[in-house]
Amino acid sequence: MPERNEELKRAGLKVTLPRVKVLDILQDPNNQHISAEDIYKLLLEQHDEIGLATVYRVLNQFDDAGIVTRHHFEGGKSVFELTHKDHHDHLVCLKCGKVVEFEDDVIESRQVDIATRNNIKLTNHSLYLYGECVDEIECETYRLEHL
Amino acid sequence: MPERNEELKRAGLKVTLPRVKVLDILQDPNNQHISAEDIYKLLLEQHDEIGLATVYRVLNQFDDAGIVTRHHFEGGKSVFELTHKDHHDHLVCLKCGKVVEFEDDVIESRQVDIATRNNIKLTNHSLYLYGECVDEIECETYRLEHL
DNA sequence: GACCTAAATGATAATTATTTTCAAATGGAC
DNA sequence: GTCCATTTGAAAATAATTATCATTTAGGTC
Repeated sequence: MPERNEELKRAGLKVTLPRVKVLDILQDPNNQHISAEDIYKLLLEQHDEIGLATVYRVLNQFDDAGIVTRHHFEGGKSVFELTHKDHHDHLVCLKCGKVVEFEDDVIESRQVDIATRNNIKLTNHSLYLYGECVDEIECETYRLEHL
Repeated sequence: MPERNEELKRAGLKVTLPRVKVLDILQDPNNQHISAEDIYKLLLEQHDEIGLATVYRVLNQFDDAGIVTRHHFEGGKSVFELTHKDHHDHLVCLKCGKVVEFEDDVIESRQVDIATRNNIKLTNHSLYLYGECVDEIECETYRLEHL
């Protein structure tokens, strides 16, 4: 637990209950790519009465500090994930909501080439692949488990 | 002008003034990647008193019909462009707002590979590259012209 | 450990982008 | 021209997120 407190201090943020609780939820492997609203609901379920505005505020601070990364998946609200050391992009099944992370060096380097060729210095990018699970049974099972 | 009327009819949409006017604006090469709000403003400027709700409605119908494609560029509202025959992605300068279209077959095919490898059938994707013009003068000039 | 102050929080109002509602207007088949 | 389903405009509703502001709290100081 000093671990996560250190992370907050390093970012110049006081170690407060809302920040610790939100960070805990984000660190649960079950909650990767979670929305502010869903974090708020989880907090209520575990009887931590933290306001929705505070959840948004904390997530923005974490984003500014680089602790989390924000994503805009198709047709919805923003979702957040703990920032990993290695960059990656996302592949999302639109039926069950499963998110697969991947990295592809060839795509990465081509992106830089394209930007350079157009006289623009690349600062960031967003790449989301959307599709449908080929295995329908598995897809439906996942969907039901994650509602 | 029968040209664009045909396009509407083909989509099963009546040829009405708002739809024709919005389509005209989208067809102006000056207005690629334009937001609903900006279309609404242009309509007011040319004294076509069309409601903002109608603009949104018409754009959604065009999107459903495949006449336009919707994009969510970083940090803002949706923008629309006439659907081209050839697929392409976008490179955006965050300082001046310039949008460059590009296509890259290598990136495209890698995306399909990645999805297939993960047992997902790719249905669509979004790839946006963000950066800053290397030529600052040109960038600022563009920015001022497009406000 | 009490004290102090800047920072953080919660509740609520405000904002932004977009959609819905519904009565009034209109396109186009006859 | 008549008629009716479709479309439109204005305004209210919604959804996601941010700002406001009075109250509380973390954490350094004595």
